[in-house]
Amino acid sequence: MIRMTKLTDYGIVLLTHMAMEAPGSFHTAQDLATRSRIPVPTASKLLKALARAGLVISHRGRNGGYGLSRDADAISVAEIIAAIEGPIGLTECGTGTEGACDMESFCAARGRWAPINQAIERALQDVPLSAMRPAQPPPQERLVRLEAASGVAP
Amino acid sequence: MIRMTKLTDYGIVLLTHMAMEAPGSFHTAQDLATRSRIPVPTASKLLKALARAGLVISHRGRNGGYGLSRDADAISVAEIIAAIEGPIGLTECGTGTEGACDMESFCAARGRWAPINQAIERALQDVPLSAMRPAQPPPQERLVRLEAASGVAP
DNA sequence: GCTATCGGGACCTTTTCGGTCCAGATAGGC
DNA sequence: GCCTATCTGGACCGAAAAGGTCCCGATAGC
Repeated sequence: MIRMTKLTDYGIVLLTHMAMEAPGSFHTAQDLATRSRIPVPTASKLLKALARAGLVISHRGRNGGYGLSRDADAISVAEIIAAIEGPIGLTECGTGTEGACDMESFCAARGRWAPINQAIERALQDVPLSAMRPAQPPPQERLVRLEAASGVAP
Repeated sequence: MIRMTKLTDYGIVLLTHMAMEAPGSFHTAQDLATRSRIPVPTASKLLKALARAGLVISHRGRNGGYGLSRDADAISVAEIIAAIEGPIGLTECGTGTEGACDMESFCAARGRWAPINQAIERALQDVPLSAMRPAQPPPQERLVRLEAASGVAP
């Protein structure tokens, strides 16, 4: 199966929880971990990575914590994945990393991957963080609307 | 990075080599492995998986070997990946495997993945095996055409 | 100063990946 | 009818990566 690591999944869940709170509010790693049911050290590690990538802002010291750096609409799932896992792509080929594959000179599929990688990245860029959040105002079942709004469904 | 395993990559290279030969021709695992620069036992394992999935046909005994079960245009990259890695999807969520995630009951992103998974699968279904082969008649540069044909770009 | 919090590591354990090998079944050639 | 090349199915193993823990230093409210 083509997949993200579980860490990335957790990262998205963490950000989703932040997106459910008031914009501009801050929350400790402890708090976010508890609410997401993710072990605290793991959540902490993820939040560090997200802060390094500029997706969240961190405040140290007492009453410190993490908060989204932008509106949830302006953060794409592609960015989140890239922040935790690195460049998006199914293979090393075509992600810009040269010489990553020692079979490059005689690979039958050489150069064929880039368009596929780009198509997938584009699909993920079109999904904002706000589309992942359950959207409390209408209490349940926004599934259908999400599908229509995500821009990736036909 | 979102990724396939190297095994799957090898599988596609193997099939690409088959697609470069005359339709209906058969090749031993040994032969395909040598041409693809893949260790023979590994290639053999992959070909078994592809045969089980019905993408290639196997003949045992002397003068046996493997051949494509259909035209290269009728085999999608999505099928190849599914044959080697299982169902396509970024997460377990939304791939039909129920109960795979023990956080399901309180996951903030529950149910939000299915549309994304489907978008990616669709992108891969739109790329036929024939698009991966170097396409000897026009010697180089079909890249642009592939990009236009993938059908997932916004 | 005290203490709660983030920052950047090192570290360990488990799983999975990538790869090897072998005994058996099948089928063509002699 | 035997021999041999080939696929089939499985067990097996080492290495790498994922997943998770812990610690110490820096920072900033109180």
